[in-house]
Amino acid sequence: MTTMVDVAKLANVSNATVSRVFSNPDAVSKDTKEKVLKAAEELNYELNVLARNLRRMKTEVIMVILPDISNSFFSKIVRGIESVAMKNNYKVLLGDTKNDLDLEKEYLKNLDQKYADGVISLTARIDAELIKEISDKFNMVLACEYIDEESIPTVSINNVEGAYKATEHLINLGHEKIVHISGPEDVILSQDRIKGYKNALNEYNLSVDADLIIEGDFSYKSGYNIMSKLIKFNKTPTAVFADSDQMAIGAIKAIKEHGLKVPEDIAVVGFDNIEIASIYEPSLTTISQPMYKIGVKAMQLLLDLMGNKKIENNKIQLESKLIIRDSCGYKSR
Amino acid sequence: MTTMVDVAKLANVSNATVSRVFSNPDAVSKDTKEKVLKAAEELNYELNVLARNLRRMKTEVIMVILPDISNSFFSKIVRGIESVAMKNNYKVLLGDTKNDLDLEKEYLKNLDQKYADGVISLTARIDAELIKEISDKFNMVLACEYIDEESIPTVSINNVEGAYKATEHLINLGHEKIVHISGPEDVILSQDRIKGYKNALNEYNLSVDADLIIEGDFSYKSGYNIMSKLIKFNKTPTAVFADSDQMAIGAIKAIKEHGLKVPEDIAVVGFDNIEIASIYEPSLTTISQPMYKIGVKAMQLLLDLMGNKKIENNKIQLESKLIIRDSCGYKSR
DNA sequence: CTGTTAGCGCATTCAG
DNA sequence: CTGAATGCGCTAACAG
Repeated sequence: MTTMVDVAKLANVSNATVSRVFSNPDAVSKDTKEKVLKAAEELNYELNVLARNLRRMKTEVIMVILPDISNSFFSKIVRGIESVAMKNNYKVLLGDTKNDLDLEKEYLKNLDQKYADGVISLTARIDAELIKEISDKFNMVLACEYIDEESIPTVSINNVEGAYKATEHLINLGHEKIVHISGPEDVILSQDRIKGYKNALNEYNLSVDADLIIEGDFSYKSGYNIMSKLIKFNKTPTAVFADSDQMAIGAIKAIKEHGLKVPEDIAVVGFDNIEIASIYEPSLTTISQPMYKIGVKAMQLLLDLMGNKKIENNKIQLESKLIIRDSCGYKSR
Repeated sequence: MTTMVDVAKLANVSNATVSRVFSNPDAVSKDTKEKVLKAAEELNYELNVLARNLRRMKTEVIMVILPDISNSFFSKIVRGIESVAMKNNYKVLLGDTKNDLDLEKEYLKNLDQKYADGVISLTARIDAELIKEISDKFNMVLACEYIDEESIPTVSINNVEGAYKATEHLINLGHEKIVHISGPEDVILSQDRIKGYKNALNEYNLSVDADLIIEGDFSYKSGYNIMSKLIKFNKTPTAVFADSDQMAIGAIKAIKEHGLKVPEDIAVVGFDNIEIASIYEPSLTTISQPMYKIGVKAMQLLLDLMGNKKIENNKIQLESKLIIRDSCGYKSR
């Protein structure tokens, strides 16, 4: 293995100079720089990141913790994160929790070992205390999911508003019995969406029926199961608002299997606008989240945090949008 | 920051002993171990991975290079990799090339900097020379995609066989004019599948028409475009075999838009068996690849490689399977 | 602009 | 089983 010392010898300069050429080239004269670069080239020298990391006490690595990398909602966000990270010379370490709270905790706790300079978590289901504690001593930003804590930088959409828009859309289409298949209740985002759903009903003078709010887990399967049960027990609504496109599609599948039609018999709205939403048939009316942009913003926030920049606004809310497709039908005039 | 020295002082032992407690605990007596652990606990000591890495000249990190993390085919593989990596105390660094060859090259070349102990590449589109060169001096395994090179450990399915099965299925259903929407030609896997496709036709005494083999890029959109053109120019086949589920679904979308039906007018077979294949309507007949398992095997191979174990078989082929669903119809009897 | 020097925190010889 | 000593390869004062 060739080191800086070797290069320094060959180039007839000190190792400090070689170091400068690679970490602060502007501080070296053009001539010496060339000399050094030539020597490095000749020796096939490559900077040893390990040594640099120890010396600088940083890794140029950030970690992303998420519930499931094979879920396209999250992987799209990761893409946004990665693209910004790369431009800023950061590498991205993956922490897939497989929806396991213990794993989530483990990933977060191990951060002390300094294998990453910062973390972006797309899940925040372990106790808020612990999350707060970690964010106090470590550069951390939350994205998508969040907790009720002033101090932690967070990127998300306004979920109350998003759910409001979805519900309102169904109301405007003439629906009064609207089932809301929600996300897990221990996630604040689900609570916010329930709020938005209720707000819309209230606004339009429709009664809120607690039985119509049913807890799912975002998965295709839970949407399917919940809808199947509703139909089986003769509680078929005229409309469904699901907290994820996957649950919405699961619900549609169940509806179809029972010989009913979407949107003619039951209208369905999803959430997220993942790729399949536009491809599925019927194409899915949904609330779109700017996944890629969430990733980008989260990484930028983390970059600021790690650079000790002042963060003027640590709660970034991005726009969600109602995307109207075929799964709800259209207003008759 | 508390270091080993601090712990050593508090525990009244040498720092070497503290080090042993964390890296080779069996070499320390039970009593001292307890003493050290207690002191560490008291000081909230956390091992500094940076320093360990430099000293050991390894990172306990592996890198995964892939064309697109938001493509569920790849992210499923990553999940397999990650789960094995984690069990073995390796962390996973992500290298998303965005299908950009320059990025692929850059990721691969930078590996010299020692920020990872090994690499699994799910893409191998840059020149084979360079890949070979890198694999010579670095622990590397290829998965899914591969190159024609004896020495590089590779995990994949038998693509010739997979394509054969898909084509044979269509032939058995009575089709004679079968379009093959292939992957990019510079990828060996595409060439292998073309081989399989041709083999099947030959086997059943059907003529091979080069015009029926059309190059796509695995994307939904390319399937859509290719199929649209075929129909528009009156070259509508009775069956399509696409090299990815995404292209298959794109093709189906195009078929439907032209007022034709799947499978009644045109039968379609995909490849991969990604999640949407079973959810889409019509559900997709396809060749399934064991994505998760590919990841697992690839990581195990890399582990062997990094541990300098002898690798008896460096070309692992996993089983692909024909999954029959609705997109081809069923044999009439 | 360049060189000298010190040491980041740990793992590993080698003695004992 | 434990301790003393060394240095991994690099960066960052500091001085010139």
